[in-house]
Amino acid sequence: MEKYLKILKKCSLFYGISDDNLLKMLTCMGAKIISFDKKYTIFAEGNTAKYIGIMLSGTAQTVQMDYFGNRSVISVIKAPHIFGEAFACAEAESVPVSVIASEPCEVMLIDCGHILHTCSNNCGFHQQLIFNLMKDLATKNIMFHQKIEITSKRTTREKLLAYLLFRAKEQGADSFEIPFDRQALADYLEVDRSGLSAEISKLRREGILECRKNRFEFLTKL
Amino acid sequence: MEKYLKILKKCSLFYGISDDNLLKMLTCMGAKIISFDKKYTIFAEGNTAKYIGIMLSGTAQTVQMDYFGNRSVISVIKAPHIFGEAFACAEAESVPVSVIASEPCEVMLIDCGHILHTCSNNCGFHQQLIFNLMKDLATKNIMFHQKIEITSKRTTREKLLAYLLFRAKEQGADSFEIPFDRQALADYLEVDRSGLSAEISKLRREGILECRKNRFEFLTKL
DNA sequence: ATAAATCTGTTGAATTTTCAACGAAACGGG
DNA sequence: CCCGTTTCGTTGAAAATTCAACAGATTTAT
Repeated sequence: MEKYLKILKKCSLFYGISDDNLLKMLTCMGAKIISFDKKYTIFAEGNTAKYIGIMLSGTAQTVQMDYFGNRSVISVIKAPHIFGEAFACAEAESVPVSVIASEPCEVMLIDCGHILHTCSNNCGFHQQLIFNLMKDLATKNIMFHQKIEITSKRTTREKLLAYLLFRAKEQGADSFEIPFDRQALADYLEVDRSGLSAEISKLRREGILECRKNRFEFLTKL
Repeated sequence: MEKYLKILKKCSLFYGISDDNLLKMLTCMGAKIISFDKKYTIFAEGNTAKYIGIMLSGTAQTVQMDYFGNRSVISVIKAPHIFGEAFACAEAESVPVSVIASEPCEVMLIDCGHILHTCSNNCGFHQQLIFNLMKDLATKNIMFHQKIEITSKRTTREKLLAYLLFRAKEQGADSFEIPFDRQALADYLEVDRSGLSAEISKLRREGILECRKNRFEFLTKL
């Protein structure tokens, strides 16, 4: 287990827990490490979600089948990401996705029940673990909610402005940076890249904002 | 406190906790009940998120200001909804929204720290409470994620089919119901209602699906 | 420093969405 | 059963998005 300490410590789930306690805790919770070859199924659709997964090495994909069996890749999982936590915590009776190794990988599996139900001695680091898991879910909630708010606007211009206004407010400054290049921003906003570029140019010509690469600046009140 | 028992028991946060334990627990956690007149601020933007709110009666709105001070209503809160839980659990240093009473209302406030840090006697119902809160966040995560997946499709047709395929799969049947009328479905999919109606008609003419009010049925493999 | 690769802005045509308006159908009371 | 109200489907015109293609700018590797 020790050889995985370095990667485990990068995992938000274990924030603020000392090496010693982490190792003790993993044993106490019966954490298992399993290796999967390429194409092997880590979590199978339709099962109940019992385990939280932690990717230690390699890569996997979240795969979804629709009603007619059309397959689509929802997300890519690399170390040190955790996965399956929402389904496990929601006690989903049947998860709608599979997680499949896209290259050989090592995964730590922890029974979610062992996380949620603190052991009888009510140890402080176990509380920290619950706290971390809760924070992880809550943070994702906020991010999802913000994305929905932004992408629910109907036009590219509105989406872009909504996004930039969030970032400006967040950084509390007239001039601010965004963590995306044009293509990534277009993907986030769910619009066409060229249309996005055109809209940025238009806002520039109108004197509303200025931009150089990832740095934007509002010039006027809307 | 007893007079609010009926409404509190409807709150998912307290699922599976007996009346006795619930009342004891609320006292133990220092839950406060506060009344707000119309237009009063329950949570103010910019503060740290310390409390989880439970609406006991009346109505409030989640309000957001953008960088330039333009105000928009994000959501409406009625009993027995809880609110602020994501910000509190994520330990947001500064919440980006205000919650403002839109009619006189009564709100229960619980310090989130008192929920997350179990009391020294490690009582079982406190674990249940943590469990419920986690489940609430996780369930919302799954719902948000699904909505993002559906609305990230680019055309009305794709959005509609993605949504219907989810519902069909969920109900495991050729014929299935949806919980929306046309306008609500259009809002969920973030498309125009008339365009949605047109698309449904088109799918009908193409022999792909049949529908009568809220009941849909796929006729062919895509 | 140069070449290759990637990113970005522009354009115009084709497709799609939105918007407004209207009538038919469904619903709920009285 | 009739009437008022809401929901639903249709239509055509206006607006916006997507798509493909390309050239200039920027970055990376050698």
